Amino acid sequence: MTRSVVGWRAGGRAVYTQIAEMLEREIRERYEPGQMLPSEAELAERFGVNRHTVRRAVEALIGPGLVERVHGKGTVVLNPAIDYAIGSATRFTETLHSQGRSTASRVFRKLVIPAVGGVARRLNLEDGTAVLFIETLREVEGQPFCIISHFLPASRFSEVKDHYEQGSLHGFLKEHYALSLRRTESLISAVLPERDDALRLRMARNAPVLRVKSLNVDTATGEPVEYAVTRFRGDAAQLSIRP
Amino acid sequence: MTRSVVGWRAGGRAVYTQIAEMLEREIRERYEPGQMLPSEAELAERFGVNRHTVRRAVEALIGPGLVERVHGKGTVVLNPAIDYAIGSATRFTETLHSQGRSTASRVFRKLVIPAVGGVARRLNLEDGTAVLFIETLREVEGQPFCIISHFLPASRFSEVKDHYEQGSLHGFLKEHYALSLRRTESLISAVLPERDDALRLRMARNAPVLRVKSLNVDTATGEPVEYAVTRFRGDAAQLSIRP
DNA sequence: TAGTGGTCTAGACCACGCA
DNA sequence: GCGTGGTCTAGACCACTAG
Repeated sequence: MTRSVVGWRAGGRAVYTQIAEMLEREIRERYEPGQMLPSEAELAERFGVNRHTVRRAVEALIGPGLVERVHGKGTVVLNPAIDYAIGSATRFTETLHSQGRSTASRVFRKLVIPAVGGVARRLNLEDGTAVLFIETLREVEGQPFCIISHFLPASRFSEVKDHYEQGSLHGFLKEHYALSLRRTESLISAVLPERDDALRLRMARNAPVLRVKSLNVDTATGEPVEYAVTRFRGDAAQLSIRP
Repeated sequence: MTRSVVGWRAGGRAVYTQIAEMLEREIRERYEPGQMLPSEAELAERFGVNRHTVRRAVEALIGPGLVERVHGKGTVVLNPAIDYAIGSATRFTETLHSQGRSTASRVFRKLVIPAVGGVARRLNLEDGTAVLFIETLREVEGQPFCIISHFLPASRFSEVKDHYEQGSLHGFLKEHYALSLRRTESLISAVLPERDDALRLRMARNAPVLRVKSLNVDTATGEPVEYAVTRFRGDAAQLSIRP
């Protein structure tokens, strides 16, 4: 029953692979995040293949996190600009020392939430105490590099909530509170990214993330001031530690 | 044409999911690494489903690295004892300080190879100079924890090649060469595991690994003595850094 | 209810590894 | 050449979402 329109078999490569590549190119060139792909039936007709074959092709785009299927709705484009090929050649080294003190970060979330679990414990607060929760995104050479979740006792830092918008958080604290911070603890681990982090970091969901949890205390009093969780793109970051 | 033997649909869950679970249980209980699964045709007949359905089930076991398909041969069991559920609750914290100095490591590879690239550069050797390449596996509470690749100048450490078998490499160096080592540099990154590492660490191939490259020099002379690359299971290890 | 993705069946042929 | 996995087609029905 094989009709195989013109030259599918030409390359000797699987049809679904070729379709996947065409779709990927189209998505990168013509789609914005959030847009819907044509339905599987439409794609099947357009490429002159069975619906199962386009399904297989679409599956190849799900792995790297390019699209996502939503049952009953359709296939939605996640992030056409994911850069697969940063590679270790262009890996940026981050000195643990300077981490969090950089200037090129942008705030994309700022809320007051109740402290729970590890956050409360590390900031030495009662469970449920209000903390200021700030999330910043940092880019390096135009590429997303890391996301930092900052937690600070809300009572003490109301001014941060109202006025900190970008730049270095530690710089802001120093300026407005005459605070000098000292890092007391860093915990480093390798994990897979949360969905939202993968999107913001423009990375695949099955690619690794380097996560650093760190606690900063007031140099003068020793009191905990900030707890931060940083997620670096695994393919872009490398931490350097020197004793 | 649906025959659906007895109660497949009972759970409301997909047939291929249920078959995948049954296969997984069987593999863990009755298979050794390297054994072949029955052919897809056999499995299809046994479960009373179409071959495509068992294929789908087997695909679910490929992702986590439980089995591997070999075109023309069959489906081979990789490592039935992979532990999916170590979770962060039982994450072990490794102090960067003690890393490599632990006692519970076992040598599984020991060769002399020519130094190239980063190895030669960091050990301050000419490209092509012979280096001793040792790989050790360390376990924590009976579970594989990390793999370390050690590189040492071969000319200086012939005795290591002949006599070091287990325990602490740094201890061995101290005993036999009266050497005391100092870590000068550590580079930490998050990556996906190499195939062999995944097998030895009994982990899924799509789960992250925490990789630490470190250089140790002779405390007395400052001469580079050992370059090491450590790969930790991401779900089991957490590095702790204290200034 | 119409349209979308999700699952399953049935059958065909291809590509690879091995004896 | 046989047996294995790899791909593709064809058609059916289910489950979910939204108007």
